[in-house]
Amino acid sequence: MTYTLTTPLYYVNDKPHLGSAYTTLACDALARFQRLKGERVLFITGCDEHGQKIQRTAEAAGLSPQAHCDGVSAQYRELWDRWQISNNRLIRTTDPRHRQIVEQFFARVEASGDIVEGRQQGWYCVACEEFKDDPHEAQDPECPTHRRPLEWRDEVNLFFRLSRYQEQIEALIAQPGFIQPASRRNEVENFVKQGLRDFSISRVNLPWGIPVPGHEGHTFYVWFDALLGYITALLEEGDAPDLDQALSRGWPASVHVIGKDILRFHAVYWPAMLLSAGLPLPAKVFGHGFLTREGQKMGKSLGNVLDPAQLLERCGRDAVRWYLLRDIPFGDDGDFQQQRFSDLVNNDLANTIGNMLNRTSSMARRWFENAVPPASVAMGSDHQLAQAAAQARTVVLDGLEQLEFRSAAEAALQLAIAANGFLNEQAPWSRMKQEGTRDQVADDLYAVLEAARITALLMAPLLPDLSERMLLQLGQSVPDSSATAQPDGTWLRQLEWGALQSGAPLPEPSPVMARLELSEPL
RNA sequence: GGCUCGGUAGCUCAGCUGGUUAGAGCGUGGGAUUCAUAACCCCAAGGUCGGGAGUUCAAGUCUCCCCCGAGCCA
Repeated sequence: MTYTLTTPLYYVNDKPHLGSAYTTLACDALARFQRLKGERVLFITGCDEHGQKIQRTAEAAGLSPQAHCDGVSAQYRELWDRWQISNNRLIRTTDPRHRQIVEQFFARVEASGDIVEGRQQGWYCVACEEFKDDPHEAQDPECPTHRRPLEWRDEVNLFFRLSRYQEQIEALIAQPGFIQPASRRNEVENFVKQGLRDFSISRVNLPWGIPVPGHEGHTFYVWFDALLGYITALLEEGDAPDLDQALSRGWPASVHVIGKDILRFHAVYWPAMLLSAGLPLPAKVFGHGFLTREGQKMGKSLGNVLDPAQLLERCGRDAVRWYLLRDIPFGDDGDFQQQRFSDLVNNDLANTIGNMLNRTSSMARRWFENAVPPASVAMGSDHQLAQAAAQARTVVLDGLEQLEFRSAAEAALQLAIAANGFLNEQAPWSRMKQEGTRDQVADDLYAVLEAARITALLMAPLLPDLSERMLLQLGQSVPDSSATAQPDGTWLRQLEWGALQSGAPLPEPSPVMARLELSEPL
C-alpha cells in the first residue's frame, strides 16, 4: 500500500508565492513522517499549465504559452530544490504523457454516458477560469474575488453530468474523515445540498489546452485536465502513458492537501469524475487556511508580498518551517508576524533546544572523557525524562498523523523544556564540586542527552536539517526522511528510550541553531 | 439577503457534554544561577470571557436580540 499525497498542481500564471510554499512545506513534513514510519510514499507536486489565463499572460509577455510555462515551472522546480522538498514527482500538465492519460480518462467518462453537449451562456472570469452565476448588474459585471471585468460567453460546450452523482457525493462528504478540517465540511455540504449542476468541461476557440478527442474545436477545461495531473504524476519514468499503469503505481491518494479556495473542485467535482470513470476515490481532502501578513492580505497592490525564495535566503529552512508549522494551526488562517517569527525561532530553536544540547554536551565532554556518560537509573523507563519522552512521542506521532503540525511541534519542544528544567533541578555543575556524586551526574547528563536525541528524532519530519545537526552533535546516525525506501520502522525503534550508547564519543559542540537577527523588515 | 465560523490577558490562541480562585506560549517586570548560544530555571502583574436580556442553585460554556470580523452561497 502506497501512501500517496499531493499538493495542488500550482497554476503557472505567476511566480511561486508563499502560499504555495506553505502547502508544499506541510506536505513535505507529512511525507517525511510517513517515510520515517516505514510507509512507501509517493509525494506529488507539480504545475498546472493550461487555460486561457496562461495563454493571455504569455501573450502579454510576448512569449509562446509553452515558453512561458517552461519558465515559470522551472522557478517552481528550483524553489522546491532550494527548500529541499522531498517530492517524488513534479508533474507538468504539458507533459506529453498527460495528454494521453486525459484522453483515456475522458473515454471512460464518455463511455459512462456522462458527457453531453450543451450551451453555456454566462459571465466568465478568466482569472478564476469559472462561469459566475448571474451577477446582479447586467452592465459591466466584475468578478467579486478578482475585481476584474467578467466576459460574456455564449458557446456550445461539452458538459459533465455531475447531477447524476448527487447522492454519491452527498454520501461521500458525509464520511467523517473525508473533508478536513471538519469545519470546512459545512460549506461543501451546503453547496451540494442546493443540487449539483452539470458543468462544462470544454472550451471552444482556446488553443492552449488539450484537444478533446472526437470533438473538433474543443479543448478541455483547465480544471478537468489539471485534476487528472494527479494520476499522470503516478507514472514512473519509463512507464507507458497508460491509465491503468498509472493507477497501479499508487492510486487512490491518501490525501490531497489544498488551499481552502479549491476545496469544491477536490471534494465534489473530482470525486464525481472518478466515479464516472469507475476509479477509486481519494481518502481525504485537507483544505488548509491562508496566510496574511501583519494582519493584511498579501498582494501586489499592497506591495507586502513575502517572497518565499527571499525568505529562505535570509532566514533559512529551519526557521521558516518551524514558524509556519509550529505557530499556525494547519487548517486555520494564519498571520505572518515578523516579530513573532523571530521570537519563536530564537526561543524555541536556538535557546530552548539548541542551548539544551550545547550545555549538556559540553558538560558531558568535560567530565566524562568526551563521551556519553555511563547510565544506570537513567536507563529506566520510569525516569522522569523517559516518561516525558514517551509522552512527547505519542503526541508527535498522533499529531503528524492528523496533519496537526502545531501540536506535534509543541510536543517535541515540550520535551526539550522538560530536559532543561530537569537539568536546572539537578544542577550537575554544583554536584561536580562535591565528592561522590559522579555517578549521579553521569546519570543525569545521560538522561538529558537522551532526551535531546529523542527531541531531534521527533523533529526530523518537521525540521530535517536541524534534526540532522543535532544528531550529528550527539554522534548519532541520521535517518533519511527523503529516501523512498526506508527500512521498516527503524525510526520508531530509535525513538525508544535508552538507545543512546554510553561511551559513544561526543563531537565538539557548536551551536546547532543560530539566532535570527532581523534588523530590517523582510 | 440566506447559511457557516469566529469575537477570552498587550499579541497568538486553549477552554469537551454548564460547576471550586478563567489557562498556555510570546511580550513585560522581578528573582535565582553560571554548565550553556546575554542562553536555561523560578515567580509576578495583566482579562467586566464583544454588548444586552433570559434559562439555571450555578454560564466564557445553553436560548434570544444586537454590534464587529471572516468565509460560502445567492
